[in-house]
Amino acid sequence: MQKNLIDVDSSINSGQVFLWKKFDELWYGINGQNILKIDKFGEINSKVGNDDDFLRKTDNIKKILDSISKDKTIREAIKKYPGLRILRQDPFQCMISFIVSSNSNIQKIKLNLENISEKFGEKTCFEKKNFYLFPKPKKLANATVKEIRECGVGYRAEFIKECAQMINSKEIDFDSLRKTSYEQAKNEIMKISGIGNKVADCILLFSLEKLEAFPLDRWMIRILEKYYSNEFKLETKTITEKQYQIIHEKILNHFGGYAGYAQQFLFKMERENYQKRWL
DNA sequence: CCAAGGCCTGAATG
DNA sequence: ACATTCAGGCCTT
Repeated sequence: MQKNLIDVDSSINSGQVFLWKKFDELWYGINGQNILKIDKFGEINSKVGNDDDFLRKTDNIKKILDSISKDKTIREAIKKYPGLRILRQDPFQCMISFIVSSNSNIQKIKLNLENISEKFGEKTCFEKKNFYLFPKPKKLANATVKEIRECGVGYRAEFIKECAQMINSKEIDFDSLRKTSYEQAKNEIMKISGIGNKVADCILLFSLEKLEAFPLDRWMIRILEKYYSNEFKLETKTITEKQYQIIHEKILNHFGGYAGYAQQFLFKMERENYQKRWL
């Protein structure tokens, strides 16, 4: 069955990760303090000898896809990109990535994150190529806002520093966030300024094992209006906190506990329809 | 509880 | 050329 094969290209090019490059048919990427190399069959080599199941091969993908296949639109999206997967990212890198992403675009996010890695991350060699690891929390916690700002992140520099401090001090702890519920984890990370509803959901879905998270960005709102105008109608012009929660509840009722996977398929399909550039 | 405005920045639009 | 808008939001008023 084709359906169980992982489509590495599609998965990396779906707005989840930013520090990835392709050399000949191989993808190289930064994941926290690790470097990963993935071939087109989904075989991974890593610098530290462990990839933490980056491609989520242990997920029962057949069961998941089956469970979210609730309507024609999502079934079409899955059919189009059957090998698309959620990637299990390093939480700190993921957190900073999506703080940087707000009010921005993929090209710029990528540039900003590369700058951050080069400036604050450790230079390292993997398979005769040079990389910069993602900086550790402590490094960014101790950096000045000015230094961070020089990476081109603008007003987000203060958010980044504050976030790094909270992670470094263990005021917010990834291991406990992984164990606790979606709601509780979301409340916790939204204490960090720069992390609102959408950014929080990205972090939870991509790095903290909360597959019911369903990030609602401009694109997803457009998608819902276009394909799901009957079931998920917006009550207000702007997405307020309250509205966000109401929609998410409806989404969960519709797609179930793996709604985050559904989000990824819908997002990928629509972005490709509009031929948006990825990495 | 909702609406409006401001915010770094670079590319795209007029 | 130069001004304005916009891009995968968030925070404050």
